[in-house]
Amino acid sequence: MQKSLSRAEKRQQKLDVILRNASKAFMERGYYKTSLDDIARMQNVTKPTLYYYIKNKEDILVKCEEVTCGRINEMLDDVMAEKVSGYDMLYNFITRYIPIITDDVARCHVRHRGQMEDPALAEKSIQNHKDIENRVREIIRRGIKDGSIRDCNSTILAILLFDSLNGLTSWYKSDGPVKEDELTSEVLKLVTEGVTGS
Amino acid sequence: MQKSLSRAEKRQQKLDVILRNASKAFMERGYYKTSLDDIARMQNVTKPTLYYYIKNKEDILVKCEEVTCGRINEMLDDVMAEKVSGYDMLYNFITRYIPIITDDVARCHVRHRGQMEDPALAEKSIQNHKDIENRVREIIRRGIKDGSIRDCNSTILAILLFDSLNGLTSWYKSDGPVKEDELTSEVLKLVTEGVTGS
DNA sequence: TTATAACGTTACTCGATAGTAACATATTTT
DNA sequence: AAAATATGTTACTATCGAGTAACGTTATAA
Repeated sequence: MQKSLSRAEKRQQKLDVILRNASKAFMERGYYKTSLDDIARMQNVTKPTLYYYIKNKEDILVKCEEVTCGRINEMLDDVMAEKVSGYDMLYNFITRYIPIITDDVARCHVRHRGQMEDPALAEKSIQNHKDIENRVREIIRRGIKDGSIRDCNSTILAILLFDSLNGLTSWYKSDGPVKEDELTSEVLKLVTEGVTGS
Repeated sequence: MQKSLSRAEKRQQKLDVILRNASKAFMERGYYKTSLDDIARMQNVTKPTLYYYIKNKEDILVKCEEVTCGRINEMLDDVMAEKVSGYDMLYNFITRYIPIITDDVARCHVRHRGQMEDPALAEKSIQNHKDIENRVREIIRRGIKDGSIRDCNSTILAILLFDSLNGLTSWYKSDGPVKEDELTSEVLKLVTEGVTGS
């Protein structure tokens, strides 16, 4: 039991707990139906304590977004650095995107993306997502160029892909009947081959 | 200028206008950021007047759902009555689902489905959607049986399909750069053939 | 023409909750 | 040990908005 975590580390850990608990509550009851008192109670603290870690209620959404987009972009850096076909890149992206997006904080971010009341924050949030979408479009374009992906409208494909993947967040439960492996492989098969029968 | 609309007709028309205006506002600003005063103002009436047409704020969501699910189910009755392959049925469903779902009232329903505060209403809303999803799964199963659709997990496919289609509601604008025809054909090609290149 | 129901208004109540002020305690650092 | 800072509390303010009461006014029907 080492207690020798620095203050900054403990602080960070507590913030993480707040984000996780808040995300969970927002996903179950919705942002507006969840009060800061509710969230505080989940940590066994009182509401003003939260303000030591967050600027205001909206800031929780902003921080969930920072964490999630950070993870996705790191993953994309990694995936796009490999010297493989566009199709393989897309395949790797999907495979690695699913476990990232089925986390509570990520689900919370997806559900509330671009919905901040402060217009500047909302704008930034939308831009964050567009940036990620653009990177995926770049993958698709490479695939079309090298012939590994069918010639299609990369914008529409990217959007449809994100819609299905992000849609997972509203129904997929890691403890539910569908296993993550099966889910990933069904998604990949659908994206790859479509539905057409033999 | 015939003024001879029955009371019931005029009443229905006014309700429709309320639903359209409310849906639009809910989609732009969100449900909780839109007050009943805001909605009333859009009709040039005052808040209490709304209560002549709706039971309460939530009832707007319920009524949007009734209208939309009604339309979808009628369409499904129609599509499923035809004597064609499962694949063709799915194709027809998608083609006809897109124009239905890109209407403001339908978009409002999709975005708020299952989010009523009254648990009984929320439950019913979720059930309504499950019923529709089950009918589409039935189409998919028929397609798998007759060989026109690849053998796959019909549940996951139905969900992924609805995710992409319903996802349209959050970005597709009928006056935007993407034409409905192009959208429909890209969606169909993706669902049919997947992304794989030649 | 009068009675009744439909439709609308103004002016209020009442609860919820985000955010804050002021104060208490623990923990580091000097 | 004393000073400074981090972390927490209780008790409050202030606002917003859903829903309602009470009261006109218009249109239909007897």
